[in-house]
Parts: sequence; structure tokens; C-alpha cells
Amino acid sequence: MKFSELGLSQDILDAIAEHGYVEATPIQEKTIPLTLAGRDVIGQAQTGTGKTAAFGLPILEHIDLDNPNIQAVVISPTRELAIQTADELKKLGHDKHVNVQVVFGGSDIRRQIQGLKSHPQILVGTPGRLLDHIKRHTAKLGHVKTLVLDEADEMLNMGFLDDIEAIIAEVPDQRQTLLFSATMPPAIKRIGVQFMTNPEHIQIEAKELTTDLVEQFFVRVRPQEKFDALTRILDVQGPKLGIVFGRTKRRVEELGRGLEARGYKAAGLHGDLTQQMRSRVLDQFKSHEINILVATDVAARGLDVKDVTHVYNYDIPQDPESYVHRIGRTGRAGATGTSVTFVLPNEMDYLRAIEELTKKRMTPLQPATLAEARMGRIKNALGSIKPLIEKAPIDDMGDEVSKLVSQYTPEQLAAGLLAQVAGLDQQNAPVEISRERPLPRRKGGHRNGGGGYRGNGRRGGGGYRGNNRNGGGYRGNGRRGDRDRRGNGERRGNGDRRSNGDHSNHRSGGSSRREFTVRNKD
DNA sequence: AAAAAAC
Repeated sequence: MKFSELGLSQDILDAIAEHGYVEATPIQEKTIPLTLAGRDVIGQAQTGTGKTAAFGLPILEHIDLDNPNIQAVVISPTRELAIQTADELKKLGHDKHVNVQVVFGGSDIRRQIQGLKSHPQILVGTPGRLLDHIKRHTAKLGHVKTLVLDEADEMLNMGFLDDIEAIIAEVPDQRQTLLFSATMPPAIKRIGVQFMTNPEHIQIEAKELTTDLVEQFFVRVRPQEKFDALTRILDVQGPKLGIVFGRTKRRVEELGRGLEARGYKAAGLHGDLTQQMRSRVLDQFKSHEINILVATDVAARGLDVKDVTHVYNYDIPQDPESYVHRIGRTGRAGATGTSVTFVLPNEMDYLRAIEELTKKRMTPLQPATLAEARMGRIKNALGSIKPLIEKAPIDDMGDEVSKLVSQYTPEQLAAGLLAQVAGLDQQNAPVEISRERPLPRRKGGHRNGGGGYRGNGRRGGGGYRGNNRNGGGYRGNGRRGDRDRRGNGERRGNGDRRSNGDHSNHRSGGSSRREFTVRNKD
């Protein structure tokens, strides 16, 4: 159906056309007429099918420019999503001259207060900062006509619910309430309807919860193989843009550093970073300055980055809903994508539970072989080799070039160039996956507790070193066990110092870029 | 149980 058939006014239709939209998606087609008519709506549809415009267009339609009050509030679970949603509403409301403001934590509140003084008709925000503005009386919600919970099941979850209730207490009882998400567990829906009046639940009948546009794989790995398995798959698949999801902020931090140390253009994104850093990393990803974004579930929901080709669940998501949202970062707006979920042997049952929710089987994928990883690197390198050759400053190279030409065959020269560009003769070349690799210890670190380094797969843990070619240096792990059994504090200290010293020296002497570890201790 | 979200 065309947008022009949905009862929207010309200003809005013009903005839609400028935005490049022509046909309404099913969720837009079904919910826009209801929302325009003032009904409360629960809108549920697959990720990447235009839910923001689905609630945004009727809101913009209803905005009264002569009314100086905030008329609509949209609440988002993350700052990045709030920014993105506000940006989209600004674009769609541009022709109508609608004033949209956004408020979220971690950024200068004075500037937000200035923005709020400009009489926005629409306010988008994250819960904490929104409440802050309410308490400061810098945001007055007494005239709100429409309240939207974006990613509604997340907003109604414990952890957010108190804030949401506090915000709802500030908006009029007589209002329109809209809940939008790709997932809506029944228990959460029951909480949501308590805040609604005679809601209509529009659920787009898709056979599966996830889109067919995403090809879904899983890889069975042991904890100590995870990191190398990831790098090999990255080498083979050569994602244009890929998101790697980790379970905790710490793991994301270390995995990001680890990939970077191995030569990937990667960076971590998680809630312990400053907002400035969060924005910077996301911008780098959007501009392809980096092509691997390593993230916690802060990036699981709603983020709409063009050209995300791959999603990697380095750690299997905490709940099946999270899986749906994570892989929904790819395969958006008609594009195709690939997802790979890493599954530990004891997580196989849980994988099946995810498949029950998505109603879709994942395809088993063998971890790539060393040869495949090398070949993948070479193929990826081919893409960047042409400009390298054509832009080579041959005139500045004296007779060195002709010397090489007389010395080597064209095949040898090309192979050398390819190996260099592919990084195959570098320290970050693909390596044999070590099944015997002991888990690393924190550099110069002390251990708290003791607990087995091995066999706590339940924590999903395992430490990962990029390499252990000459694994001899790691006999210390076994020693540690002995030491602990002795329970001798003095010797323990001594042993720590010795083994850490050994390892750092060893590593920095050899392959310093492999120094990172991914710990399993939280 | 983790992450997110205010200072």
C-alpha cells in the first residue's frame, strides 16, 4: 500500500517521499490508521520493518504547531536509540516545521535545558534523564497527548519499570499510549496493557519472528577455541560491517582490544564508556573507519546502521528475545545478512530454546580451517590491492623496482604483495587453533577467589589468547593448581610474580600483539 | 544474571 492511501497530510507525505519511502510496510499499513484514529496500539513486527515511522508519522500528523507544549513523548532504552529516533522524527517532521528535542544521560544537561526552552512538540529520551528534567521542571509533560514506549518489552522489564511508571504518572490519564517492539512476551504485555485503554494488538503475521533475509548459523566451540574460531570466521566471511556481541562489558572491552591487537579494525561499545566515546565508536562504525563493532546488548536493539552484513553472537544471548533483536541489526530494509552464534557444548539445549522462539533452525557451521582462513584473507586483500598498485609512487623508487623485476618472476612479486596486504606474513596471520591452550591469567594481576580456570563453562567463560604457538611458556597454569592445593600464600605470591614475569617477557619479545586476554572472571 | 538508565 502507498503512504498516500493512509490518510496522512501533504506535509508529511512530502517528507516521506524525501526520505525515499514509497510503499508502507505491513506494520505501518496496519497501525497508522488506528493510531491516526486515536487508538492505543501495541505494534509488533520484525526488526528493520519501519516501526519508528509507524508510530512517528501519526504523531507528526497530530502535532498542533500552535500548541507550545510537549505533545508527544517517546521513551527509548538506550541513548543511541533515542538519538536515532529523534533524528528520524526530525527528518519526517521537517517540512511541517515540527520541533523535536532529545534528552539522555551522559551529556551536558544545560544544553538540553536550552533545547527544552525552545518549545518542542515532541520529546524523545531515555528514562533517567527524562525524569531528571521532570524533577527540575525543565520538561513539563502535563499536556502530552501521545506516549510511546519504543522497544516496549524492554522498557517494561524490571530495571526500567519503576522509571517508566514514574514518567507515566507525569502524563495525563487521558492520552494515547503506543507500545512498539519486535518481541512482546505475554507476561510483559500484561504489564503494558495496564497502562493502556482498550489497546489493539497488531502483530504482523510473519511465519518466523526473525526475517528470512538473515541467514542464521551456529558454531559449536569449546571456550578456549572461541577467539580463534571468531577470527577465522571473520577472515573467511570478510564482513563489510559486522557486530560482535559479548555478554559483559568486560568481555566486550577485552574482545575489542584483542581483535584490534590482531589487526582487525575493531572497537568496543558498552555502557561503561563515556558518552563521548560511545558516540565516537558508533560514528567510526557508521563511516566504515572500523568494520567490526564489539558490543554489549547496548547495541542489540533498534540501532539502524546501513550495510551491517554480519552479526556474531560471540556469547549466546541471555534470553531468546535478545537473540531476535541482535540478529535484527542486519537484514534491514530488504537487505540480506548473516548471523553466526557461538555455542558452547553445554549451551546446545539453550540454542534449541532460541530456535523455538524464532521458529527457525540455525544451520551448523564448521569452524573454518587454517587454510580457509588464509584463503579468506587473500580474497579480502584483493579488494584493496588495486588502488595500492595504481597509486604506488613508482617514480620515487629509483632503480629498486627494476632490480626486483629482474630478480623475481611476476608470480613471486604478486604473491609477496598479496601476502603482505593479507597480513599473512605478519604477526596477525591466522594461527592453528590450540585445543590445549591453557587459560591466560591477568597480566600482573592478582586473582580473587581461586575457582577453577577450567570447566566453569556455565559462566560461558574461558580465557582466550590469540595464540600460543610455543605453548611451553604456559606450563605455569598447571603449577598454579599445585600451588593452590598447597594453599601457601607466600609461595602463591612468588609463583604469580614469576609466571607473570615470564609470560609478559616472552610475549613482548615474540608476538606482542597477542598479549590480550579475554578473562572469564567478572 | 547482565545490561541499560541520572547526577
